[in-house]
Amino acid sequence: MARAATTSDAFNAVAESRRRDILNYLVMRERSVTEIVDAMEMEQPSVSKHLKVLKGVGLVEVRREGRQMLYKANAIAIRPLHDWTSMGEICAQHASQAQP
Amino acid sequence: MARAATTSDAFNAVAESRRRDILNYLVMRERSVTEIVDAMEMEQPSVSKHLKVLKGVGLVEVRREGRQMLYKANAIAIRPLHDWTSMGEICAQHASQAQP
DNA sequence: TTTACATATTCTCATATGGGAATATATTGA
DNA sequence: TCAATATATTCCCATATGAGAATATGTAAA
Repeated sequence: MARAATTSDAFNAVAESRRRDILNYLVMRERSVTEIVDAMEMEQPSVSKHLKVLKGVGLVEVRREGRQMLYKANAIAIRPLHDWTSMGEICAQHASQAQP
Repeated sequence: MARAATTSDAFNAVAESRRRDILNYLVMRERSVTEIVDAMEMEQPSVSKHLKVLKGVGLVEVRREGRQMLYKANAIAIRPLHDWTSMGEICAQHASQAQP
């Protein structure tokens, strides 16, 4: 069974530039896999696998509509990363506790 | 020769929880490698390699003092990551408009 | 010098992951 | 039921990386 997604998993997910591209593409509105494949220049299996990673850490959500799977970005899941990277701005204050 | 560090490199660097631990530890003040090794529970070679990665993307700075190398976090380098993850806040506003 | 200390690098091993081709699954329509 | 479409999964290959042991390099002290 899949263990719960950690902050490391989320950082790993966005560490891939292709996945950041996909996320950016999904911020405005939901898109089918085919739309994503056409927008990015990748094969469909690669896109599906990236989407699986993003979904695994909750960075995207998906619903089925007929034969299509419609993906969209899930903003809330980016919060922990945004918060952690705030460390730099408040560097004199307490550093947040490390998370596995 | 090393190519310029990219945003992906920076995300990759902080994707490792050990490196986030180290960064947190270096936010307060500079530390020697030995101090880091004692604080984290890792072997010295591993710490040195993590420091090399962090240094490669500019997330830490280092100066020599006698036999010791003193590392400290470089807050500025976290900015690109913080900025990128701000995408989430924009999307979150959309989400909260959609469902108050 | 010689010795001890502090850190970096090299080596090997195991594992993780991306890409793409081929294939499987699911849904719709004829 | 069969064919077409949309997506997911599996397989293989190449590459990247972390851990730790052993070793190398650099610096200070005796």
